[in-house]
Amino acid sequence: MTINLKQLSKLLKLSPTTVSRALADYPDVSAKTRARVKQMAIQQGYQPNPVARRLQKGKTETIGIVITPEQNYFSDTFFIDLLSGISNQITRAGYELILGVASDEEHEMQSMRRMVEGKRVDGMILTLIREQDPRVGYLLDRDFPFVLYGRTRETRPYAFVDMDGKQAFEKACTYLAGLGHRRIALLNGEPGFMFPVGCREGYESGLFLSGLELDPDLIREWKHKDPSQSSYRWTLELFKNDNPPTAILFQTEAVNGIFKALDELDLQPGKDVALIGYDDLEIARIHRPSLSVLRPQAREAGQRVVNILLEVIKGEDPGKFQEIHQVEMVIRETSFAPS
Amino acid sequence: MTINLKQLSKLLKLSPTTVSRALADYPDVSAKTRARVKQMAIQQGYQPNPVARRLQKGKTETIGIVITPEQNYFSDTFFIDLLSGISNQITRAGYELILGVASDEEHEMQSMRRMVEGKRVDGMILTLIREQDPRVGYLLDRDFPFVLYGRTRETRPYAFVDMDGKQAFEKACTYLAGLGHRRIALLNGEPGFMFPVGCREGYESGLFLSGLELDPDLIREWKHKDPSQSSYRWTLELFKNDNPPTAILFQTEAVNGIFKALDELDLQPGKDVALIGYDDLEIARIHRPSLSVLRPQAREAGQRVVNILLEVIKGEDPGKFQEIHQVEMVIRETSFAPS
DNA sequence: AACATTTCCCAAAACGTTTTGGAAAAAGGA
DNA sequence: TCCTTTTTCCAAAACGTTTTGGGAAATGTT
Repeated sequence: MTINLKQLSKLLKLSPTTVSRALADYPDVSAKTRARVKQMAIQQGYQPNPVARRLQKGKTETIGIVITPEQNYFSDTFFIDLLSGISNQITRAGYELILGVASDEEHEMQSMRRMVEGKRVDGMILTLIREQDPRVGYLLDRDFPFVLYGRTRETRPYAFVDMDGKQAFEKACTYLAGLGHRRIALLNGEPGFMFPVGCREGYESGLFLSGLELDPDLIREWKHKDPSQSSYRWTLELFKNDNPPTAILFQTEAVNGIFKALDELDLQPGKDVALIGYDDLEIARIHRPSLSVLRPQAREAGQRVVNILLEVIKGEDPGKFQEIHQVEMVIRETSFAPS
Repeated sequence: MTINLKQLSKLLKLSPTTVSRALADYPDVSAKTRARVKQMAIQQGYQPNPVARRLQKGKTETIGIVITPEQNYFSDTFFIDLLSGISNQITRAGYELILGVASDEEHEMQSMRRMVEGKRVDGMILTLIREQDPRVGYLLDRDFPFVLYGRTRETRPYAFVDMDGKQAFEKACTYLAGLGHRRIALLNGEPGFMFPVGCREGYESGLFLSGLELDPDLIREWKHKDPSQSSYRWTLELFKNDNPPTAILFQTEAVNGIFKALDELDLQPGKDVALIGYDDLEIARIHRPSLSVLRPQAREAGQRVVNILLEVIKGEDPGKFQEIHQVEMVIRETSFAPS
């Protein structure tokens, strides 16, 4: 069943060296024997033992990622899309993806250290990046290859693939302003994480470009722990305001709470209040009225993350790989021009 | 930074053999040197290279799992809970979890074969089991260790951890009947998968125990591809019926569509229609009225799956490990007694 | 024909562990 | 004291690859 190199070479009456080199397309083996070796390898179903190769090559051919369930990151297609792109590209490179699931920030670090210090991976992928992220400092300090999906506050150069949240929210904001909205609210992600910083910048910039005043009353954050609950309460509060908004920008994860609150307030999305969410989750397409969204290309980003990481592992300068991907806007039913 | 066994043994003026055996608590090394070795190992931050150990031991110390995004399995906390239990227990055993993400059924098999035939894992965990599941036959044929989360139609013995969907739906059904409901509908999962089979059995058994007639008009399936859409349409149809139900059993994944439809029909959940969902997703707790649910203990199940798989890898008879876990019912606001 | 070059192959070493099969030293028994 | 047993250690082999450093045979050059 599982033939190894020595057995295969015996079958071919060749040395293991030659067989190995034939399979790896070294030029110092004749075309004829190379063909003979490859054919026999296929016929016998030979696959080099990855563990042995890793030991010899001094590489694990493995990259690691740690996810945390409490930040309900898995809420929908977004993260699985990212993961799908990652896995896809890793497999193509003949690498392996090992997964850690950590219950909190401390275990997250612990899980990563196990991978890094235990020589279990050649590189790490980091997601859900915080403004001050100890993981990044840790990896930079020991010069260990990694790529961020996102960014953090760190002066040393490092590789990342980030979605242009700033541009996205600016675009959404100016779009709504262009339709005639004057009071646009922002329900932002949890502070401490890096992504909401860009969202806010984009929001403020969008207001400015449209000649609108910034009203701090229209900005609030929801919590990862319960996106729906916190956004629900906040939306209710928002409309107790003397001068309520006519549009809301937010992350789609929080949409259930917003819909619920609007329903109770007898306000119709897309008619009384315009909505644009970030992330094209299932609910956005399903809901009636359907939700206009900003749509990051998570799968493509995942693929880029891996390709970059492989370069960094090869020894390329991480500072060369800093990508900011554009985010497209999908106009559906919840963005309308106020009368 | 990364010291290896030879260097460590040189530091201790001992042979690598002795150091290795000391660290592994073999009895043929004196207590004194064992202590000395361990202390030095800690001081030097020595960790045995897992790749080298795997080669020597002839084990990968790795187990594999393949997930598919199209079946929106990641919809919420459920799968991440399962994964959390799995990862947790795997780490504790010093093993690794490698993850494959496959876009469809064919890639799913392909990804598994790569792991198995490429000698990349010692065992597999299978989820989302179909009634006829080629993966099970494949693994049984080559006597490769695996554990199912779920069950399939297969006569040969194999190890599984399954949730007692039958008992759960029977319990929910008799509970609703006990409250006085006479027309109870079932919105079941997609046919072809094994889980809905048990749900239906439990449903029918629950009706029977309560002395209620089975009405085929009250049973329908939703699709994995778009749980909300299919359940939405079906709920609308259901109430076009002459004799509509007063209660619905379903999988919580499909709840958005049901809520949406009931809303349009001006029917209040928990007042006009009783609802009990399977899986305690976030939406169930958040929604007002909150959703009564059947709650599987996914995390515990994940831990069991791993512990069993480790036994099977050790050579234990898989047939010994067939566990069916009870599912608890959480009564919230959507289950009420009809007037 | 003699030498230089290219082509093709291989033996041996190496990767870092664990296991095997002793051997020397210490302890115990007569 | 001498022999047996136990304790404590270790050299060498093994896991299955890839890489190193040639070497023999074939080809090319003069």
